[in-house]
Amino acid sequence: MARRLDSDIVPVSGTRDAAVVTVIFTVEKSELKVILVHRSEEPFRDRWSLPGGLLNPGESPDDAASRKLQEETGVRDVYLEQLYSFHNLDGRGTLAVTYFALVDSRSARLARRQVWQPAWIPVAELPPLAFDNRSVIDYAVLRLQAKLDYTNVAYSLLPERFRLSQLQEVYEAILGHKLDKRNFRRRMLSLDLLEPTGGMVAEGAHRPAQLYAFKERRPLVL
Amino acid sequence: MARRLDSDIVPVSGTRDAAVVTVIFTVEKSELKVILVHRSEEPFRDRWSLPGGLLNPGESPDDAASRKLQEETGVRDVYLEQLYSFHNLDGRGTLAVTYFALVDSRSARLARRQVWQPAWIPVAELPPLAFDNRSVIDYAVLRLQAKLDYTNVAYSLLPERFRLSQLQEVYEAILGHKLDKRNFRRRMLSLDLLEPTGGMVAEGAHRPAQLYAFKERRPLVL
DNA sequence: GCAAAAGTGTTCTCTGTACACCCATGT
DNA sequence: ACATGGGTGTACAGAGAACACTTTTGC
Repeated sequence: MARRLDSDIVPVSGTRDAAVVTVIFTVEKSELKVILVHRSEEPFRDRWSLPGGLLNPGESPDDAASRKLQEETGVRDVYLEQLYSFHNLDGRGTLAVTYFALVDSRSARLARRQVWQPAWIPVAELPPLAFDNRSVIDYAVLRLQAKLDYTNVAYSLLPERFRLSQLQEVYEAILGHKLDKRNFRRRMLSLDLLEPTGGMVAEGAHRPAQLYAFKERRPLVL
Repeated sequence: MARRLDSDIVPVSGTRDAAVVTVIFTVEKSELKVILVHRSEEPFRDRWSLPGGLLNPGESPDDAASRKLQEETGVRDVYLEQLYSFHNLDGRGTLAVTYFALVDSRSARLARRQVWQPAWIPVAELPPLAFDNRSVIDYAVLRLQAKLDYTNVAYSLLPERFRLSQLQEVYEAILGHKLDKRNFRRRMLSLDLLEPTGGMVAEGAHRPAQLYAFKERRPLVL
């Protein structure tokens, strides 16, 4: 392969380190949170950063992001979308393809490790981050907010069946402000993404709620 | 660097070929066109494909796209936006970062070469393309159409000063359908992106037209 | 009977769309 | 005078936003 004939020192034309970085969101206790990992090595030792890593040989970025997501949370088959590719996000000339994912915190189980321990951190209270990870998160939040209005992405943040008030909490957490209940319900139902399941749930000293489900629990191209 | 200790044969973890692919648009004679290059080598010899190439050592994808754009058209400082990153677009496991650019065909000068000659091809009449370039173009067109509604991207397709009817032609070519003149003008002017220059131009047997300019001839974040 | 969440309608404003005629000029 | 593109206004429909009370249940 001609492209690999160069030495170790001189970078090979067109060839470079490639990595994925994942912004993994959930909504828990009415807060939008992301997974950050506690860095156990330099650079930025003891700071927090987004989970990520180099691609395996022959692995596609999509597959690497999916693998990373599963390593950190144990979940698969959730909403996962490519965000943007950054050059030199790590100060070492790496080409980083970023992704964002949406997971239901009830089904996620954070990895338990001695090092590089992941944790759910509220987006509203981010600590100082390694590299330029802050702007990656900001960008991911903007994309998520935009998608929320026209797609069914929220399916990936909720159990299969849920109350409309739960859905509204998810929306409020992501958008960062309260929504009017009547307008929210009318709009959601008019989008034709949901269907009533017939099931009701009474969980407390109040009127029981109708349970709804997304008609499709997979990404929709709208 | 531990990541470069592996042999020539076994792919190095995280390291791979990286390339850019550019979708360069213009509007000419009321048609939306893209630059395609006539392939002079295998694979897909004698087919058409999007301009692109491997990154130079240390070069960022943005810089490479900008360079490629200048190589093909001679223009700089036009609208250039990252689209999406594809794995294996070329069947050789390369990581390809795609971009789309908008150029004014009046200021572009297509490269003249013996091989890999570029040409403007109407998007409505694409020939069979190499690799999966067709879907890249389709995706770029969708992005362009979406951006058109809310941003000033069209500045990059027109001379500094232009008639509103020219702007409307550009919009119609990109959207693929006719627009109502009165509604188009009202909407454009209400977006507050344009300003009248005071200049008029008479070019033919009819009433002279007011000339407008974009307030900003650079990407706006809206 | 009271606390707590579920559920429901109407009004107003704004935006997008449909639609047709007169104006200024060159020949 | 006529051909050519420049320029203008109004009416309707649909979407989003504001806004408050009744219902069902557990305790």
